[in-house]
Amino acid sequence: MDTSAGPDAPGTPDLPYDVFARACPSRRTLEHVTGRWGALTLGALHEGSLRFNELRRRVDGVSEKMLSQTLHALERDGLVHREAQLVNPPRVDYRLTPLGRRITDRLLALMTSVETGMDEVVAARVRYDERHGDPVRG
Amino acid sequence: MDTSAGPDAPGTPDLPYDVFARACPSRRTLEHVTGRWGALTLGALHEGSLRFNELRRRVDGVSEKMLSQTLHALERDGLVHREAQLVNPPRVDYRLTPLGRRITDRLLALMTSVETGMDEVVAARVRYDERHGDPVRG
DNA sequence: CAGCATCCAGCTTGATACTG
DNA sequence: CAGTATCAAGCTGGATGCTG
Repeated sequence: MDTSAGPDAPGTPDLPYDVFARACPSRRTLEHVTGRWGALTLGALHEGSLRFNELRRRVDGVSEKMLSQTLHALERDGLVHREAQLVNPPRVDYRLTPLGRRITDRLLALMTSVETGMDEVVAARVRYDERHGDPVRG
Repeated sequence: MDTSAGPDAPGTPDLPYDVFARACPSRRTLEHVTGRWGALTLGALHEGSLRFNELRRRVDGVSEKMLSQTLHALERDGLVHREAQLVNPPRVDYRLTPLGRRITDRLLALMTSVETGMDEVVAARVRYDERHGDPVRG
């Protein structure tokens, strides 16, 4: 089943990058992609190109600062393309790059599987909180 | 193309949960799954059952406290099963639940796609840093 | 509209020490 | 081994004010 050998976990392809390694740059990128705002921003952009304030409304709860920061990180990683038109009022569109789309496809599959499993999650939480006399957790 | 209508984004199935909504509990669960340590912990457990300190070594850089906290959250969400044997020295095994496995399958697909795209990401960063005179970013 | 700069509260995190 | 308790520090992120 596993014809390769290397620094990666058994069963995974032998890539030069390994998110499990603390020093690997892929770890930072994974954090940008899966971070609280990164994931939602990418997910929102999956539908198509959006402007800054459209994104802000779409990603419920994000602040201007965090959205700006998130977009910079994603743009730098080559996942999001920023296109500014020199008009007044200013118009800037953000959209996924091909790489961003490949990654976001997987990300959305993950998000959907979480949403799909939520009934089970909620039930599990009730059971857990019953067994432990526990007050409040995230 | 889209036979449903509801609070979700166009094109997505009409589930009762929506990660894009600030108040939806699925958002918390998504954060547990994609969080810095949650993702790596689930990924490590995908291979099979692991003990606490095995996990610690596998998830490079995680502290005892963070691993403990992460495992509690994932256990409460019903993604990880904890099995303690009353022996001396104590032995506790963690493994994915069926729900946890379904979600982790998607998570690993995402992680792999990030690793696979890293050459492109690194190249994009170089280009970005050239265009902007920027010193250091994450 | 599309941001950047600053301030600062508080949550997250990592060490460290200790328990069963 | 498998954790819990405590504490300091630093980073995250929200609010505010301003620019082009």
